[in-house]
Amino acid sequence: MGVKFRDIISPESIKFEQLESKIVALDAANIIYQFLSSIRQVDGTPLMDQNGNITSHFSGILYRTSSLIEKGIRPVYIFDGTSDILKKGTQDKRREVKEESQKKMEKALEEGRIEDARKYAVRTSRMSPKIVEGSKKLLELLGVPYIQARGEGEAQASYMVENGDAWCVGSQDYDCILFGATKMVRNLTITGGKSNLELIDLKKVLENLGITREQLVDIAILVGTDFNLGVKGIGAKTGLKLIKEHENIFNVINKLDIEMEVEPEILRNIFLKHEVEPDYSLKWKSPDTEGVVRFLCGDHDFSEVRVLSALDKFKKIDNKQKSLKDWFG
DNA sequence: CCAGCCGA
DNA sequence: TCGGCTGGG
Repeated sequence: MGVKFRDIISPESIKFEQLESKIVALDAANIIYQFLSSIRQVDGTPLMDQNGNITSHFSGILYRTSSLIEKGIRPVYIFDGTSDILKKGTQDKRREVKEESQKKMEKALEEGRIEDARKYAVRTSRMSPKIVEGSKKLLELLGVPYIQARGEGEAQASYMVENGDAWCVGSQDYDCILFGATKMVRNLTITGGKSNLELIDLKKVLENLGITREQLVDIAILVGTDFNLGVKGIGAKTGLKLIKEHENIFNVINKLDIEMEVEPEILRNIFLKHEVEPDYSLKWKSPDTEGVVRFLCGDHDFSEVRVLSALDKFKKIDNKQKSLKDWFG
């Protein structure tokens, strides 16, 4: 989901060349969820191996990672640790929606309404522990580093950017700038050579809006985040206006006599004082070709020709890159 | 979502 | 050579 900030943030359009040789911290949950919901057949069925295991995310990770590496980008995937207790509320609601969508999908499928079936199927996507474990296994075989966050993956990724260990966070959700990522990119996809890359620079965003990060967080709390519903009737634009007018969320609440379902101070702390994993290392290795083939083709029925040609993209860098030590430890 | 093919 | 479409597992 993420905070709905589109109305107050104008991203810069950039090209892939500007990401060359840069480290991009990818929000694994965000990216894998995208794969699970979009890599599907016409009727909405995800890709599966003969044993019925979902494989959409493997396809996504393989092709996305190889394309990024081919473009000279160094990806690192950041996985969520334990999520905040407050998030459980929104998670429960999502589970309900998913269960309902599952029923609607089955009915649509029975009645031959293919487009409807797909529509509902997309909403059933879930990040099970099995999906997470499989994704980590594949990344290990590909020689691409991943980091296990203590809390929110986006918070960890943002910390790494703030710390100078990564150039930007790659995610669709604006939440990373709340967590303090100085730079984030959206639409990190590569369809048909065309791209629609968006760069969001936190410093510029704050300058343009004429506010501080604390105030940006306050706006988010009014609008609604993954941790609270927000105030009915307040969107990004109204939120911005109110916070600029009254300086902070406490004044807004007092002046407008608003009741918050969660203490703003608690929400502020989630974004401003979160726990991170300070001990991590980033190392890219050559992919274990045999291992990848055994895993994807042997265990999960991928075509060997396709897998090998994706792995070829890792080698191109191998030849192009002068200082291999930067790349492969 | 991405790769590969096909027709213009 | 490129946009559109299909199949991938």
